[in-house]
Amino acid sequence: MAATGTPAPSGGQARRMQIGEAAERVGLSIRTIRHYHDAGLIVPSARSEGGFRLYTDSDLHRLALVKRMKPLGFTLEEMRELLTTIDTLAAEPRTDGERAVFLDRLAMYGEAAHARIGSLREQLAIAEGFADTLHQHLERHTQQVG
Amino acid sequence: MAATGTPAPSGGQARRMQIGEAAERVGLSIRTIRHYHDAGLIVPSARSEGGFRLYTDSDLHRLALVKRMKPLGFTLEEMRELLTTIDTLAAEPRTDGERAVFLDRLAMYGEAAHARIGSLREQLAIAEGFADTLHQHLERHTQQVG
DNA sequence: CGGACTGTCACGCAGCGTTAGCGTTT
DNA sequence: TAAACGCTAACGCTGCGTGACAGTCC
Repeated sequence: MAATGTPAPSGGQARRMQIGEAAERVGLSIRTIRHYHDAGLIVPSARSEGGFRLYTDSDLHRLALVKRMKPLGFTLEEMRELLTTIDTLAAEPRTDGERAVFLDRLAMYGEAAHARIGSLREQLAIAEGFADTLHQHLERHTQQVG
Repeated sequence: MAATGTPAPSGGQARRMQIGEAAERVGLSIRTIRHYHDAGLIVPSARSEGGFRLYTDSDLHRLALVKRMKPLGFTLEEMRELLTTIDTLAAEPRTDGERAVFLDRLAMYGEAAHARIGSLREQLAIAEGFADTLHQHLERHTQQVG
């Protein structure tokens, strides 16, 4: 199967925009979006005759989703899997067995997310502590001068 | 000048340990510590005759300091500068002018730290929001099955 | 037609992980 | 002496940034 195909176009004819507009809209660099393509994370719905990547709103949603995932520190590979997992679940029911598998995956990502949040909190605490230390240094040395 | 020389040994004869023990104590990998050396960030106080890096408690403190700095997202280069800045201030007073320069640097790092903390908070918020989204997906699909 | 936009290499960078092959310490 | 431990290359990996050079769009 092709890495991460966009699900069914929602309704009317999808607007197709080039990478530049897509980039501006989601707030990612063109280079980043191309990289996501190369990595098989988000494959544009189509190409122009000349070879330009064409993105739909659906693609934009995925890009936005990935942008939101980034702070969780997942690798592109992991995000790719999560995306396909979500898509698969959102699409057809398939076998009950398959559903179970994908639900499991989703749950695993949920746990991973919580773990990430935990370490983000730790990092924040450490960072704050360190900032304090810095300020103490500053005050100490400032006193002697002023 | 040698990148980041360890300041004066505090009191008695410093215990000198090899990289393995140092690594275990501060909770950094051997490879990381070697990398910090190569980068001129933390140069071991001495070498054995055979060429083994020998670290003192003072070195350990620096390693621990760097470990605490990491969550702030500074580059090794920046941390190196910050270390030397702190050392310089802690050591001799030098010229008033020099003091001012280094105090300025310290202040700049303080601001940078605050900025980092801000973005860490943002990331945390985004991460939490995303975790929520994941859980909603989970519940939605779980209902249909259970 | 021209200028903005996009395409594909392909190298660079941080921060280590990971062999590989070979000395050092104890 | 041998088991641990360490050393120096040197390549690998992730996630893009940054050209360079050429084709596409409007």
